[in-house]
Amino acid sequence: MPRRAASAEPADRRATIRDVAKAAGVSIATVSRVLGGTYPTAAATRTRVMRAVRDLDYVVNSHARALAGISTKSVAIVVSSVVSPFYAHVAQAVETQAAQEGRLCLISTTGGDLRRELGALKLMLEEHAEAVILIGNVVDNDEYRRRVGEYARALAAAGSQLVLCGRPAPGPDVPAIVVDYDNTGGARAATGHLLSAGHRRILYLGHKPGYTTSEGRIAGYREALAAHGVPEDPGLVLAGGALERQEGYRLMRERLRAAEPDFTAVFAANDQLAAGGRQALHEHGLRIPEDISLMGYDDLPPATDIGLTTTHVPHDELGRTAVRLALQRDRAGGADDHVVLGTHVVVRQSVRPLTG
Amino acid sequence: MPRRAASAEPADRRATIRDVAKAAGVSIATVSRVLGGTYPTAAATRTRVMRAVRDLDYVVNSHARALAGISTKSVAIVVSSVVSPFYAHVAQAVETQAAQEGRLCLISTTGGDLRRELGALKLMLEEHAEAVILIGNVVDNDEYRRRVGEYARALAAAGSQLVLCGRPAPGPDVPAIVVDYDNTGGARAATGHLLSAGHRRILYLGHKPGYTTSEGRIAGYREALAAHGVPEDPGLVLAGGALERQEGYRLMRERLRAAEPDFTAVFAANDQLAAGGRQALHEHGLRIPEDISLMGYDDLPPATDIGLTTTHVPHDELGRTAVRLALQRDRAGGADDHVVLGTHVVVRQSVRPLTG
DNA sequence: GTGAAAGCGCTAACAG
DNA sequence: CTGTTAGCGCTTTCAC
Repeated sequence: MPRRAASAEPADRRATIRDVAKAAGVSIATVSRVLGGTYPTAAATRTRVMRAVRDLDYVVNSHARALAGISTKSVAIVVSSVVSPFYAHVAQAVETQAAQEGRLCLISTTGGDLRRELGALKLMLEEHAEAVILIGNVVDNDEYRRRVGEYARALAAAGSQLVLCGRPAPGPDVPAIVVDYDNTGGARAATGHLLSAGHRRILYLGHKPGYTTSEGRIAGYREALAAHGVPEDPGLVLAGGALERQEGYRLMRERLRAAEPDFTAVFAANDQLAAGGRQALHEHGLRIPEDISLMGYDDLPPATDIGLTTTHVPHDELGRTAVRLALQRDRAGGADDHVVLGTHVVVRQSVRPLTG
Repeated sequence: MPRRAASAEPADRRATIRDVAKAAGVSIATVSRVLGGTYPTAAATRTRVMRAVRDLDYVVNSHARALAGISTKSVAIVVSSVVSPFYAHVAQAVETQAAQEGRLCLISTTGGDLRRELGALKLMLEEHAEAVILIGNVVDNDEYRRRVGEYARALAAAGSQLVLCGRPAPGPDVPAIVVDYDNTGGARAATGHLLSAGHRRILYLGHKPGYTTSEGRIAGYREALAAHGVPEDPGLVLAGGALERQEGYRLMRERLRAAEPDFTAVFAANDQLAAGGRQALHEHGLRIPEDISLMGYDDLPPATDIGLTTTHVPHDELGRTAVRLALQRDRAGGADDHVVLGTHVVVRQSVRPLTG
């Protein structure tokens, strides 16, 4: 008798527990018990059942199992894109931690579209995801808070947990966990690093107004300037629409076209922008760090490649912590509902002291 | 009457269709029909039901729905890591295409561990994933073919479809779809590009023996040399253990330590290796492309940053095609079970003609 | 040890 | 147009 599996054609119907029971000459309850392994069964029966399982290529139906109360736990992650190194790193950490805790990882990307975000949330809710982790940069306004409040409550009502990762907390009464990192502190330290090297005219490359990470980072920049008694020159802030390499290149090129540099250092809102800005500087004949010092933010792949001094963001810890906190249900009422992880400057070769 | 959602505490139990029916004063069938929208219902009833749905924060249970026959379709993707740009790009494309076709995307990373791969497969099988897409570089041997054959048959028996993306076909009788790209052709073209520029001593950086993409790429390198009548010097092949930046750096540094370069160009097995090799060359005082020409493979983020001439791999198309073929069930028996996508050289600034 | 039977939440005939 | 009812595949009492 050939195994069904030996046929290359798709089976018309998946084998069910009943098929196994029939093939093994036992009841379905016995099959369930053998498979569950949580109940004493006679060795002979067990053997017969396992043989039937193999013969029929039987695999439990997780939906049926879920309905009966034993669900495959899963953690969902909603992100605008996995191509972005930032999200990829956090997503990887989430997946790894979830797997370690025996959970499946559902993923959905939104491309930054709010409708798709909502759709993803709804889907994850239907799928009974134990936790839904929302990652990334957003505009923090009333609309956002209202929307996230809705998500959080809907999830809570369904026994699930919303986690905001690198996003602002929507308000005190919203049942969400927040795992964030210190954008402002990191930017303050980064800017401080440049200031300590003697730089006073520091171009801020790639501010994206309204977005929380951007606002947090530029706030740190401003704080550092203020702390060093350096007046802020609004002309030194280059606002852009995207936090990407291309944008950094474009902004810097336009700036250099308009006038010779009136700055000695550049602080880019992230490493990708720094990489783009760097290229424009090079094309303009400016060397880094000899002519211009450059700092990035994130400490992601492009940084090592271009020897970029930058600020390390704990992507891995961000993802792992998000999962850990979400699954640790016995949290004593909000004790650690809001975690902020630290960042630190990573010195490479793109900054040098200003001499003269 | 406050909405249940207004409470920050998790509900003891999710609202079911029965709760909604009771609240709306109708039968569960009516609720189902209103929600399904596939059946005529009185406007007044619809309003009452929808109100109850909102009041109770009701969300259908996709497991129950799946059991009853209407399943949320999903596509699973199994990959060793999403941090690797190659996988991230393909994964992104898979997710996007899946979402476009109304499917949820399950993701599992294995870290290259075969046990985790098997576990992931089993899980996806239990979850009734419509298709399981396996991505990436592997060793092609009997063990691999046996294993993948098992996967494919188990999935087929469950009415699911195995797709191998950038992996070799395991054999003729295995019910799997293969979506691959032309490693050898791309490497032949890349090497040809260097040869046409007059280079004869071309270092191959980062060969990982046994792995299919590596073997495919080095085969193209050899073919191109042969076609140009250049004898292959085994001493010009640097074998490594990882296809990563660090490894490229390490290999190149050791090579340069041992002896001054006896090559005029470098062909790296991928862009990351190229980026690492480039750094080692720079540290040794060698300029690119003035002193040494450099080619990569993949055309992924590091390539633009470092102006790398490389070979473009259609990651996006790879992922989209994988999903499309998997879902297109009416394939006429293997007509397009094996697709090979093309690659092409992308010229940037890291190669220059050899003069003198 | 094992079997029979009652659900889990939902959809889809089948009656009204 | 709406209600009743029979499963979907599984786990888990409750009997034997």
